[in-house]
Amino acid sequence: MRETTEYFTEDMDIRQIAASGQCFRMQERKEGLFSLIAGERYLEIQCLEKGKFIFFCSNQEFQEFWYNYFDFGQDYGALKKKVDPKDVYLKNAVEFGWGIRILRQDLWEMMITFILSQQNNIPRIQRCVRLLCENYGRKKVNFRGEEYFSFPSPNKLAEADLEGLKACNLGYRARYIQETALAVAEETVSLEALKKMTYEDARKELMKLCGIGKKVADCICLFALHHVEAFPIDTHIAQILAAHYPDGFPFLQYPGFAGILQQYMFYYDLHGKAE
DNA sequence: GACCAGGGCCGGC
DNA sequence: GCCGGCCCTGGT
Repeated sequence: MRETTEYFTEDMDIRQIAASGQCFRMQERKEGLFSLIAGERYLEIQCLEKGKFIFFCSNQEFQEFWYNYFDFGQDYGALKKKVDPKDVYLKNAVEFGWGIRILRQDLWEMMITFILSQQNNIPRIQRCVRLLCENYGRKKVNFRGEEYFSFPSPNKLAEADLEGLKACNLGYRARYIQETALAVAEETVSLEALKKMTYEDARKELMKLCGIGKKVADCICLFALHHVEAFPIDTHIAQILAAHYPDGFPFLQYPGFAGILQQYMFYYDLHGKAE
């Protein structure tokens, strides 16, 4: 009998998270059943009814890894209540994407993934990541006996030639991936050091790498290092700011967690087009 | 089929 | 600091 772990939270919708553009290896296998590959791990989650989830892993693995991965230590309900009720746009965005959480994903994986994300669309980003894993990751087998591929290590990508990377459909980003992989493999930039830095220091350090500018650095800070004050400004957010916050976003009202609100706004802009 | 934009950044000025 | 250019794909 396969081990499972039940968890209850009203502040999570896996479908929304999968479509939120923060992770690109989560998909719905069938109605309410999601699979996810993170680093070396494979997980499935079943949503039984609103708020009730079955994790297909042992209680130990849940406690040791997935609890933190899904940021269950954070009360998103309390956070959402802090939204200024007079801010109608933000209120609507949070209501629409109520089940979004900020996952605590692997640093290296997010560095590569968000280098790929630039000037790119979500279906193609997913394909790029999948091809990178299939070509350079390790082949593994999930509990169903199906094969899947782990995310490739820095050394593995540092050894890759440009041709091989371009075959993963990366386009001009292939060079960025190669140079960043080399810098990390040679420890010009240290992943472990990055994990200990403040937001400002980590952002600055990340931007030394080829293919990482302000926006990508902020995504890495937000989705891997969990510096939730990071507020990535991409084309969508720039348009939202211009339309709804001509005097600037009220960062002072949301000290230290504006990045979480950014994610609701981004998702609302992508999927909430009621016009 | 054309054309635009996509979770932007690099390199040359 | 300011552009032009960039691989390729989805959407219109």
